[in-house]
Amino acid sequence: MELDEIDVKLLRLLQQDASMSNKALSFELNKSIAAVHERVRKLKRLGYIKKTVAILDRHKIGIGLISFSQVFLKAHTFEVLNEFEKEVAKFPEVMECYQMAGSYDFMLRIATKDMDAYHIFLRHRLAVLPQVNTVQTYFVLSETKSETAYPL
Amino acid sequence: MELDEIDVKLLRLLQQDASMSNKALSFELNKSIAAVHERVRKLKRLGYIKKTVAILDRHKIGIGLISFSQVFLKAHTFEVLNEFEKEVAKFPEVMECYQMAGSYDFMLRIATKDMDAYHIFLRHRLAVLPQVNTVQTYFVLSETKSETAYPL
DNA sequence: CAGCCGTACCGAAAATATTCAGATTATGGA
DNA sequence: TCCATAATCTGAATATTTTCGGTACGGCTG
Repeated sequence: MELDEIDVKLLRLLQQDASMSNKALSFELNKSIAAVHERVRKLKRLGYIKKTVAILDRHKIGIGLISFSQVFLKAHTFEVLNEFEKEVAKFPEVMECYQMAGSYDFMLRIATKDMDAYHIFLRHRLAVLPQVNTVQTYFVLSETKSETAYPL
Repeated sequence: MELDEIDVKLLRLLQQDASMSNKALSFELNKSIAAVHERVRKLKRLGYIKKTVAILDRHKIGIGLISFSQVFLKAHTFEVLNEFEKEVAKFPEVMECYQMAGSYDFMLRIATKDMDAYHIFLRHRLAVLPQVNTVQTYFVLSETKSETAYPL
């Protein structure tokens, strides 16, 4: 299936604000409400739109520290990689986990209350995983830009 | 203002799925629809909920490559930092930009169609900024976990 | 070229959800 | 205890979402 210009516009709008009513969307796209509704439904059904979520103010909810941890594993066997991924996925502090090309194995984006909480997480949750060899962490001083919208 | 248990539950739910109706939420929280509505409205008004957005399937919309670029600047004066942040914020490929504590200055999360597109972006957009000294990029092999929800 | 199919579209009706206006019930001091 | 405040509820109004029947416009084929 191919997206036309209207679909792209629609996705662009919904990436910025998913709370727009079909009426507002229909106005932006010069289509009827029903047409817009049908398109959104289809984009969801076909998986272009995976979900819609609320974005919170992290400071307001007590998340004071974002850190990026580069993780080196002890081995790169299928099983070790799998097991590590499975364990890491369970940690709510780990918001993102990427396997990387290059010198280290994984990069994690970790959200904690503060440095103490990160320390505890590292010592008692992450570093104790048997697959982990070393962890190198960089801390975020400030978030200049933080988008969920992909360019399109 | 302090969040009570209901608020926290509510935020947790909306972080996972902001398309839930007030009716569905009221069922989960054992409150009336109006009570839930009032709470959501307040959480938005007070800025706990910044926005609600659609999360797309990046592969389906042609974003084949995610990369993390570590940027070293030529200087760390207020002006240089500011100018760099301002310019970078304009690039739609740069979804996130963090100023970092530690050895490098900024980390960018960059979304492009493929390696060619990244290359062009680097050469013609990023590396030509006068504030930039060097750029070191790591490429994502796979996204094991990708959450927008903060732990709470 | 006519007929047919599939797709996208529209307007209007039906089903849901949101919003609002009191009335009622906790909650937390004085 | 009593008051003031905030939170909640019910039920009605308003608005939005969803569905549905029908239309227009391709492309395809006999």
